Amino acid sequence: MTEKIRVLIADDHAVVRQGLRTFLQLQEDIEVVGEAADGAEAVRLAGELVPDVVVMDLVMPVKDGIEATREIKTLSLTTRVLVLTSFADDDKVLAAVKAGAAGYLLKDVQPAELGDAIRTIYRGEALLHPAVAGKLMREVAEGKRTAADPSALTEREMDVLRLITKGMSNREIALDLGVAEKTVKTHVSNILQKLHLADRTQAALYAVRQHLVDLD
Amino acid sequence: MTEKIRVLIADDHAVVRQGLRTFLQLQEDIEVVGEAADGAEAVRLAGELVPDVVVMDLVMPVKDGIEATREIKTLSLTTRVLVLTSFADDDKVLAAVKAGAAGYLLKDVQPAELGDAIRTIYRGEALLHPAVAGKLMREVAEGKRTAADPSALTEREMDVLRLITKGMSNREIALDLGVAEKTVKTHVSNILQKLHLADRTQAALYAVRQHLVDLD
DNA sequence: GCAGTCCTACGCCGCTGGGCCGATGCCGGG
DNA sequence: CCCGGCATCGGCCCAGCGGCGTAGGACTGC
Repeated sequence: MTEKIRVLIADDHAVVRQGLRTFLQLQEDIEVVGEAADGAEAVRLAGELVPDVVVMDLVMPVKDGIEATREIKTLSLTTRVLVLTSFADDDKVLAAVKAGAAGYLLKDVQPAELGDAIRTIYRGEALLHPAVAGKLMREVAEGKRTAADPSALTEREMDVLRLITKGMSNREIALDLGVAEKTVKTHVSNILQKLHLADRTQAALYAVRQHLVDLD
Repeated sequence: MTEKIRVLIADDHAVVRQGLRTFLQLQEDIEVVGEAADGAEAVRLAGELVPDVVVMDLVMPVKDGIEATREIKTLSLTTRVLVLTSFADDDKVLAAVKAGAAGYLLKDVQPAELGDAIRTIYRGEALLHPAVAGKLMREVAEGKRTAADPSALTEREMDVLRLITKGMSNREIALDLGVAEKTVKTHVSNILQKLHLADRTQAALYAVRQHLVDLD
């Protein structure tokens, strides 16, 4: 080999970053050129360092992995993003692929596989975790009739959704946001329509499962 | 030092295990004696290996970290459990401490701190992540007036709660269970009263956060 | 300037959700 | 044998929820 594969690690957990760095450094053809603790930092460092591969967690503060991936792909088309996360949600996979991720692995992969995955991605091949590949196929085959897309929510709607996941009523949300209860109801209706859900309980569960909100 | 601190790692993500092991091995006074990928395996290995410290994730398949901690403490009182997880839920911290955990760290700790934490735990001192220490204090100071106890729910009530977390309405739940809608409403009322909650949305969120149900 | 989007807000209305009181049958413990 | 918990339902009530239609003001892009 002539040049090492330059890798940027983006994960909000220092322990995970440390583990990935330590392990990847053991690979002779891989060089870790940087670490980012949130999505915004990942985008910034990707612009500076122009790595070959970004190993990206999806759940991160400031800016999530999906958005970070999207922005990185606008900065450099040659930089490939390998999503490494804990969740196999259909929508997350689809969103990640749409955003331009070249690979999607679950954190239960054997560390040895990770090295192979990075090399695969580097060669320009796509790569999907077996457990999510099937889901994606079905998704595409079904023509995405369940095209619920959280990114379609406006900021205000996200505010309302977050408060719904706190178990608050429309009135409480209205007080909290300083608007009329009717306004909140309008937002809630729009949320339910956009996500194809029946009521606020389903919305709360959807938000939690899709990790659109924190579990605190 | 005379003897190395014998550590058992319990986490369902191979990447995290690998990272922790690699890092901890670099500490001269620490020896990783085993890895477990789920709660049940953690309990079994803790019984076999009798480690000094178990680094335990809370979210694991088969048996969660709380239950595993409880069982390990019944096996060996000298084995100390250090909970290392992503969540700072008040209830989780409290539950972990009640189960016998000697320490509670969030995964955002610096790796270097982790070594110190293990040594602290080993010396028999308690250790709480700053972000959760305050919460726990408040919890205790308030005399746990929110003494909501999920174990107080009857089997049937758990059935109903599970279906609520599927986003089902009372009518749908009634059809599913083959009972009258009124019966379901009675169960729901009892659930809300026992858990000190206001409505089904809060109940659904409570169940998910307490991991009384799966996040499938 | 004008179309499009978003946030704001109103009224009307039907259905759901949950509280309160009461009732029945079953079953296990004292 | 009786008491208490549990599961099952009934009626009654009404506040909250969510759909539908409408609409003005702010801001953006063309």
